[in-house]
Amino acid sequence: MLINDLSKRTGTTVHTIRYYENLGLIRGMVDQTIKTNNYKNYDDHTVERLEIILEAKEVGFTLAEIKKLLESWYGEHSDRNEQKQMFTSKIEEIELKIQQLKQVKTRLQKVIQDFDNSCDC
Amino acid sequence: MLINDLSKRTGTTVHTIRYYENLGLIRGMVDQTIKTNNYKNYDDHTVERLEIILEAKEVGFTLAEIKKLLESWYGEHSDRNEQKQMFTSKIEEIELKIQQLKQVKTRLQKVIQDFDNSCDC
DNA sequence: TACAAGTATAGACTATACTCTATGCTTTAA
DNA sequence: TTAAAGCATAGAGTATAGTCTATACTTGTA
Repeated sequence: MLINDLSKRTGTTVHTIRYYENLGLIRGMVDQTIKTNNYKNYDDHTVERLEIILEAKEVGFTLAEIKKLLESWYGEHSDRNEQKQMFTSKIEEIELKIQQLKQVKTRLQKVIQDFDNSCDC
Repeated sequence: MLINDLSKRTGTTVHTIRYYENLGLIRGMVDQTIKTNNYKNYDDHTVERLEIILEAKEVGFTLAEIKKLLESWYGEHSDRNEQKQMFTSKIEEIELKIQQLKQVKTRLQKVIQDFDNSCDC
């Protein structure tokens, strides 16, 4: 598919997709048999990759972090133990973040309770 | 206490504190009895406020959102129901974020498992 | 009392993550 | 075939959240 389709399938603007591609987070392939243009083609694999990027971004990872994760994920090159270490430490980060969120949630719930208790209605 | 103490007590730089003060997230008080300077004084209340800011920021709230939360929290002015609504919707946001984090965590754990299973050691 | 350290304001600079504009070429549909 | 829509690259602009520098005044200590 071309960039416009990828954009529609993932709900990401063409601009943002190109931005990610420039950063090396995704990569489209130019069909070498076509000489008239250098349009990039994206496959379902790229759709999945982009979805992972959006998901990871949503929970607070930076694009730099996501790039490293994706490289470990799909790359064959790097050291297995190094990769495993990376994912393990990311999981720890996530667990910490979940704890923090629960803490903030409790705090906010308490505020609402206080509202109700001091309600002069 | 003066800004340097506040900085030390919260682990936030003087620059950042001033930045937050300019945004209206915290407010120091100038002692009107002292005519020689206009140094701002901060109390324990401000320390708590700053700690809340750091906590909320940590879990992904923007400074604009935090400002609104703090205004609802401490402010007497606004409508009770409006305030309650705001906190309730923030709690919902947090719950969603926790779910997303758990999802990403599961995904990462699966990657590590796959590493172990395909281990050629 | 001199001078280092602290305070205030204003504004410049940086990093991240977009977002938009300009330009030019290609494809597609009327 | 021509005009609109799509593609590519490059670079400018925006928003958020700092971070740093310059300047000037004040305070505290040797």
